[in-house]
Amino acid sequence: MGNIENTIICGDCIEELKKLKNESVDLIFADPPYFMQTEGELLRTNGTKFLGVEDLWDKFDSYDEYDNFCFNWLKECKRVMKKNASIWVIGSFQNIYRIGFIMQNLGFWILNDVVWSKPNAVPNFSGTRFQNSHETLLWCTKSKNSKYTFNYKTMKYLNGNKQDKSVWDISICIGSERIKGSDGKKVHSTQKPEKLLYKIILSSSKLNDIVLDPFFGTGTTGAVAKKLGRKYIGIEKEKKYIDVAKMRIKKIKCEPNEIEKLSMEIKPPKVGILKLIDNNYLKVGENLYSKDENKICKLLKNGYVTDGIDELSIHKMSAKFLSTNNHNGWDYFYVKRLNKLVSIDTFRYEFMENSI
Amino acid sequence: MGNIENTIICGDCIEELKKLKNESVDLIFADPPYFMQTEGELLRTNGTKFLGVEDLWDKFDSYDEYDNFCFNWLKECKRVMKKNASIWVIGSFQNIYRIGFIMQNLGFWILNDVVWSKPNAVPNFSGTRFQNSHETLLWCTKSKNSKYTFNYKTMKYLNGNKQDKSVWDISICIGSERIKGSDGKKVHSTQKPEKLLYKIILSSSKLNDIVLDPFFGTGTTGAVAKKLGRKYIGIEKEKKYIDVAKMRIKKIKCEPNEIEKLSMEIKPPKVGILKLIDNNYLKVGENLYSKDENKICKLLKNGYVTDGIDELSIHKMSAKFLSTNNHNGWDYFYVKRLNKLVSIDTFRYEFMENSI
DNA sequence: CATTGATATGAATCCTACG
DNA sequence: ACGTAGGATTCATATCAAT
Repeated sequence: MGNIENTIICGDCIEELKKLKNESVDLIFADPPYFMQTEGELLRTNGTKFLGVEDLWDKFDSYDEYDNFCFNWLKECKRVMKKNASIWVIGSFQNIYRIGFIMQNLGFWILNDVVWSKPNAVPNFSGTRFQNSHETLLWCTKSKNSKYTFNYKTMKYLNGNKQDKSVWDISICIGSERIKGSDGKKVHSTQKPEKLLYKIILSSSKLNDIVLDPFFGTGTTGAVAKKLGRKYIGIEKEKKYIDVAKMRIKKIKCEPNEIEKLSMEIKPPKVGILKLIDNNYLKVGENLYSKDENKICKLLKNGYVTDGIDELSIHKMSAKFLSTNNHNGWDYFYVKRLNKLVSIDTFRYEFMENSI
Repeated sequence: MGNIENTIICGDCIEELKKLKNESVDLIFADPPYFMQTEGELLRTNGTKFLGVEDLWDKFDSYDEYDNFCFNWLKECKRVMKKNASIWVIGSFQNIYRIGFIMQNLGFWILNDVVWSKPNAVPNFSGTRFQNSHETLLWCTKSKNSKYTFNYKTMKYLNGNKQDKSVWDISICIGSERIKGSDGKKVHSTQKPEKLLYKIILSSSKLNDIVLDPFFGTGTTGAVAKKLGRKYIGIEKEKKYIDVAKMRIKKIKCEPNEIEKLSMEIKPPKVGILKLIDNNYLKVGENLYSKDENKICKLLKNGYVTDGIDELSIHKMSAKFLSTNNHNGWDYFYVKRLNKLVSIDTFRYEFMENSI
């Protein structure tokens, strides 16, 4: 039995999760019921009724019942996650403390809790609390020592070249993005904005990765996954949502740009100093210079360098010159070619290109 | 045995909480240990050591031990809270899901989870996650149906006359506000900014209320409480923090301004229509007008009004005129005096002033 | 067509004092 | 405790009608 990629499975979340293979998905996004516990009706200040979440799927009898439900779907999620997969779960104050507690107990390791701050959240009509203007996302690995995908440079680039933060300002899903039925009413009461899924999938998955959403709804996860060249598996109980999701995803084209293909995440080639000496890119006995030529050291045949006192790796020597603990020697040292300074780092790329 | 106000108690949090009276405090702010589980040293990229939370009081053996600790101090907090008191607890992703789960299980009712978003948070030096740029506060009552203090208008006024939100942008405690020892190092590793406590105490307490902080540290809660004309009780295990806190609070002056005294929260005088008729502010049989004089109704001797069809309260009649469910009739209706329109609401204030 | 104004609506634990 | 009457309360954005 194998998972079928790019499909939507109609059925109970826990039952269908159980049918998926062990360690078969790279990323999970889960948007479970929040168990809002609202009673009666809420009126706007003009007297009209606010249409919140009144769906049956959000009703539970008690915290115990809700906890038990969450324990079970989270346990199955953990089972189907590949060793180095990660999982995102979204919730609000009504349920996120249940979720977080259970996830930690199951051994999930929280990498970040991310705040989705909504500039256009529903106000508090009666002036009795602070406006609830955010939701919370938990981003976790299977366990404490799991590796995981994080496209740091991509996220930094998209955040104006500043390290991206745990607080995200994203508008709620309204306007033409919000899917409406023939009656003009929203099809799903809690459709998530594509921008939110975009950040999630782009930051924590690779091209062609498999993204699972056990509460698929109208398929925002599938739509964004397809657009970004990732594969999706969705589980959804209600056929009316699946019909809409299928139509929606069909229209989406898979056309990731270079950034979305993670061109910024390509690591420098792993080529050692000795390899460059063997292939005549560097010569034993020649001088390595700092960019301002104020610091000089000599290349030894074992790949180390000496300043006349210490014999160190290029990294430790550059750190010594900079009076710090650690530094990347590849970025620091230059050699002279035709009387011009050339970064030793360029030779790593030249070697790789010539050896293809 | 009575609680002593404006004191700092030196001792174990749970033991000292147990000595406090039932239902004796109006507000609690708690900043418990975070259970950071840092192993080894975290180094900045330049090799200098990053001073994080490594103090002894932050070490626990397991979630179980931490959960048990939190259950016990939270249970005591609930006991000492007055019926309509509220409690704020701050934490980060390492511990807030333990706290929230336990609080819900203890019957606390979450009013808001508030995000303290830090524009100048410590960056993620290793570029392996999103920068953790926020902490989370849980604001709760003792139980679902508890009343509580929320100075809505004051917070709205201070937020540019917009309803205040659950996401607060506040800088971390640095510069002259950060208390340093004679060695120039910070005295407490997690000193909270006064602006954070200002919002907490001002939004959810009244003048002269008693504010309890069971993890008093260097006394930010006490300092802000005193400044705002509230009383404080602090519990702190470490004498070195208490010494600093005492010095600090001694220098603070109690001088709340009008806003901080909650002048904006004063409710309009409760004077009924019949009282105004009895005292000749309004006359039975006279007309009440909407501001544009397009709607008219007649005042009856039972305090109700009639538009010739229905006999309703001023509130229901104004709502009928506005085609809505509810409206405040005091703001809607005017009478004619010397051929000018006068709001009937002004008579309530006049009556109150004349009867003092 | 551009601008202005009215209306609709979004994951919501949404009143309170008095009899 | 519980029911009832009094009366206090909304932000950002999209859409559509009117000018």
